Amino acid sequence: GGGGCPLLLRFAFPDWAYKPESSPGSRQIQLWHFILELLQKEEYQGVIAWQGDYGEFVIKDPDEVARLWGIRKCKPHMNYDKLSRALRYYYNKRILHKTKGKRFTYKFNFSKVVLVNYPLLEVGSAPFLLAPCPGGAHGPDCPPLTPEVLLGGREMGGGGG
DNA sequence: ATCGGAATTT
DNA sequence: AAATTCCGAT
Repeated sequence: GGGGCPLLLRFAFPDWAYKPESSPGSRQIQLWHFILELLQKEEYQGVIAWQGDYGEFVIKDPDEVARLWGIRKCKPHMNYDKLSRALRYYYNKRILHKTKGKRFTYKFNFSKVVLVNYPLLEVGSAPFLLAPCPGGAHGPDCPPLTPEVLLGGREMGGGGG
């Protein structure tokens, strides 16, 4: 099954990043997942990279990031104006905020350094993959890599509450 | 460049 | 619900 969109990209990311598009309340990969994917890969250092404070990153080539995002979502008319609008929707969700005074610079609201030794992730240049798990990547104290863990126990989808 | 409302799409 | 499209204001 599945739509006919891009099959070119399969990153080492866990299942929650790829919920089936047809299931209720689910969608394709979210923009902030995609941003993390790019940040994780050294080949995109010239396009987007960690820079400055912890969790802070700069979009060095806005047009290129928008182009890549457009490819992923099959939106050939994607541009930075539209991509950045989607990023701004993350402000109220507390996923991102803008670093004021720094051009094209945003910051993830990571609450803690909790991402550790995850077997599916290339550690690479990500500054939040630092603390080792007490019992190793599969130990009892090593949290699973979920959006809640990533952003600090926040519920990502609405629902009752 | 950055922001955020509004309508629309998915 | 998340994103896309469009756009006036700062």
